[in-house]
Amino acid sequence: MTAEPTTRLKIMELAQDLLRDKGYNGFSYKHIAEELDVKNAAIHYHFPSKEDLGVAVIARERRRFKKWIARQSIRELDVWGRLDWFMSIYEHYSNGGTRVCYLGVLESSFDAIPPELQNEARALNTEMLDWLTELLEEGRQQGEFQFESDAASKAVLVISVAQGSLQIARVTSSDSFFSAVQQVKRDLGFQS
Amino acid sequence: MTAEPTTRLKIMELAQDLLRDKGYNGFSYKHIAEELDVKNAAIHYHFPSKEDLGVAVIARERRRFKKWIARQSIRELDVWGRLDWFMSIYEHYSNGGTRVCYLGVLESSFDAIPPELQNEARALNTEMLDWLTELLEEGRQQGEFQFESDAASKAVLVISVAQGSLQIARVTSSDSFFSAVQQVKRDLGFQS
DNA sequence: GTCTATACGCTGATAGAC
DNA sequence: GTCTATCAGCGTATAGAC
Repeated sequence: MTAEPTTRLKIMELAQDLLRDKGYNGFSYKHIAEELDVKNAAIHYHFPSKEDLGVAVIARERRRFKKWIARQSIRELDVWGRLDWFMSIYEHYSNGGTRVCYLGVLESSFDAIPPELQNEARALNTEMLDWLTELLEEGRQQGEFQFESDAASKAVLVISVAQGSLQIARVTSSDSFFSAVQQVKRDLGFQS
Repeated sequence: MTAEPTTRLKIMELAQDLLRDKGYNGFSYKHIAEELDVKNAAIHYHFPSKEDLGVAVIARERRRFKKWIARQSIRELDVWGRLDWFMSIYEHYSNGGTRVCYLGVLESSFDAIPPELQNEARALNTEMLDWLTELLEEGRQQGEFQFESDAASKAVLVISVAQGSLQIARVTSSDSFFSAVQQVKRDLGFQS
């Protein structure tokens, strides 16, 4: 676990942004090279193939998510606090309405991304869904959340809303994301 | 309004499928040419640029939507029936869990699609949102739908759920879409 | 309306010098 | 770790014959 060199990090950072703005097939090594003022070949040194780069970006996000949910400061929050934290991930993704979440992007062009990237997307999706399912179940047992369906279905619903409203916000430049989050919370029984 | 020649139609049909499977930047004229066993140039005859093709596909979908909502058989449905009809559009999009909806696809790579296609996507989004907003408002006034937010926000929520759950269904190969639709209906006050 | 032929920049990618 | 040089193939697109 040595400190990663700056160029490698910069590439990943930019690739992450480009992925959310343009989709996997919407950006190229040339875009990255020009923006970072390095040569095409330098990127290939760090990430031999574009698939490697894509996988690295999503795999890092998976590691981050795992680290976050293991953190004491998250675990000690009550169920509403954890729900808010989860939604804040999407809010952070959104970048003020200009960006959407990775999963929606990758899922939307699923048949046009490399196999390993498909696997990463699937894995991140599953991990987020599983965590949220557990949270919803716990909240219901505590009497904090009210819903009728099974927790897994509710988790899909909540993530769908976050993902979808972010996408809609992008073209309508409205605050649809925040309004959607509020509605989800109210639906779960939040008293404002 | 003459009958469109078959090749032109076939191209649009295939482009529509490819768009939903792979995204706008995930397919090429070559894909279409090989699949339809015509030459690259033949496609350029019908659609001089790829942007033209993309716009044609979405513009047709806009026309269809307009025609549908103007149809007597739709207009005479009660509000629940119209909601079901609206959701069935997404169900039809889904193609049994393998496909997602245009709007999510285009929104997810919004910065990497041509300007005119951005405009079409925005327009279709607005038209669907407006129609659904009116429906929700009407249903509430009739006492059929129960919700607290303004109808426009609720419309965003409903479309977000449809769009998002279709995307999730694609990678989890679950029936998340149907479960999501059920939850939305229950949320609006549907008694099963 | 469809074809052949062709243009030409961009794409992801490699070899080898520094 | 980054560079120059170079690659083959793909991308969209056009001109002109049939």
